[in-house]
Amino acid sequence: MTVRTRFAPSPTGYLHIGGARTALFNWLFARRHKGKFVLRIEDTDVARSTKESIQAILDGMTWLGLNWDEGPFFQSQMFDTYRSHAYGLLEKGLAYRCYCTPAELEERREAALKEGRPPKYDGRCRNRTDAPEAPYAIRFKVPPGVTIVRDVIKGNISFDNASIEDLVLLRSDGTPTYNFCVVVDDATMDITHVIRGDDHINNTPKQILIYKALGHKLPVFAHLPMILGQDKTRLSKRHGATSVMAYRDMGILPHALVNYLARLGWSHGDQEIFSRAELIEKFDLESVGKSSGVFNPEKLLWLNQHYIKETDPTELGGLLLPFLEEHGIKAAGDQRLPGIVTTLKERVKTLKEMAEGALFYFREKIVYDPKAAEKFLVPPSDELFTILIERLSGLDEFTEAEIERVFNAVIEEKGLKLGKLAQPVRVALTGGTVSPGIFEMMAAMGRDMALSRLKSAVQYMKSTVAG
RNA sequence: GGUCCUAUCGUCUAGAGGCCUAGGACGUGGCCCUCUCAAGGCUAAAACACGGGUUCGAAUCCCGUUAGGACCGCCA
Repeated sequence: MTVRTRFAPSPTGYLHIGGARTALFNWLFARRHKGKFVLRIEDTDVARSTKESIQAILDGMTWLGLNWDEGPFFQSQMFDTYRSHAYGLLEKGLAYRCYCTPAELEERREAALKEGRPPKYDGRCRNRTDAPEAPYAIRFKVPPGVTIVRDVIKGNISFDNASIEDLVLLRSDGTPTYNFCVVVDDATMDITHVIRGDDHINNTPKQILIYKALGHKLPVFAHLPMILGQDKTRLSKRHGATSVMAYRDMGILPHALVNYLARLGWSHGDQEIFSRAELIEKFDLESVGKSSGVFNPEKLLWLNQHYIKETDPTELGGLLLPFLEEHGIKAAGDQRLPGIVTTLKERVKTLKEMAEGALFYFREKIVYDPKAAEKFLVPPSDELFTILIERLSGLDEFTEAEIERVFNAVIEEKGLKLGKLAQPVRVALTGGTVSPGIFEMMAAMGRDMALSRLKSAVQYMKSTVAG
């Protein structure tokens, strides 16, 4: 039997971190077992579902590289199927018509709550024999007994059926409800492994009962622990960015997020870094933890930095383009890009940071940080720069090694420590005191820019001394 | 209120009764390297929620307590 998993989001918002991890684990499990990964959109709540959300979810999954083999299927297009299954159960006596109105139910619920009773449907329409000319919902007739959920992550969990109410399958307007659609779909789509958040555990016995009523074989259930925010409550907007796309916009690499999410709730010994292939090879439900975990952005950043260092400079240059664009810089054809990226990739945590660090390579004119200029763009830097300009102009090859030789020669002749020369040059070339190493940086920016900036600095010093 | 889940450093986790003086990673402190900032190397502090059992022996098994969390709709 081939493994079939599914991700079934409801399109009422963006793809968030929790959903992404659920999708990832389903995808990983399907890939691991050479099975199929199905995408199903649970849009039975027509009022809350939006086209934008559907697109956002698809975009998020695509960005993460979680490709699906079948779908997306839409529950809103399968209402007839649910309806016929509901009436099938009705005919078999496994469900019944309920004529209670929502208003009545609400009233009774409040009364029950007030008296401290569980707000459960009392089953008053269960044995009704009359059939009034009135709208009705179809309710499932929960049988007596005990239902055991066999969960590969949590173990066996047993529920007394008495605690489960006769849930509505079909609303009085004819639309199906969540718990019913899920079962009909998972059954008809031959889903073998239902991997989802553990907030669904309490729904599972209901669903198992429906599976049985429908005469379908049960899938394997695996309930993943929740992802929490720093304060240990369910991750939400107030914990900062929770949408997957927000991380893309921050300059997080998709695989960094994938690696991070995989390790949140799952582990493989002490290993932290996993390639996509390794994840597929090593992922297993048995090593998924039982307890919920706190989302830690710092660790994500660390992983991102790791993957930035690992990524090929040319590829990284391409990924950086949109972030430079945000600063009004169009660097698409710039041959220096891979070199520039190389000077930056060891010192940033995100692509956004990298773009910010790269600005000085592209600006027409740089602006000196006042404090830096005051401290470093002063004599004898003007003389030293003049010497540098002359020697650098004479270089056959403007490479990191050649530039370093020039610098070493100059400091030796003048009896200086490298820092005494490097810092002023850094200010002259970048405007500030923090940058990549000067030799690699000069090579990356190119001779023309390096020399013109040194000359500007000399001019600047002349003018300040004169003034 | 009812049902259910969970509990190892601040955080993610390893740990399947003796390999545990509890390991790794992020973060934090220190040192080294060094042209700035990083990166890198070394290093330090830091945890088995509590109480009872079971056992020769418990982080690991059982029970209870406590604390978190989820769910209880004609939402999904």
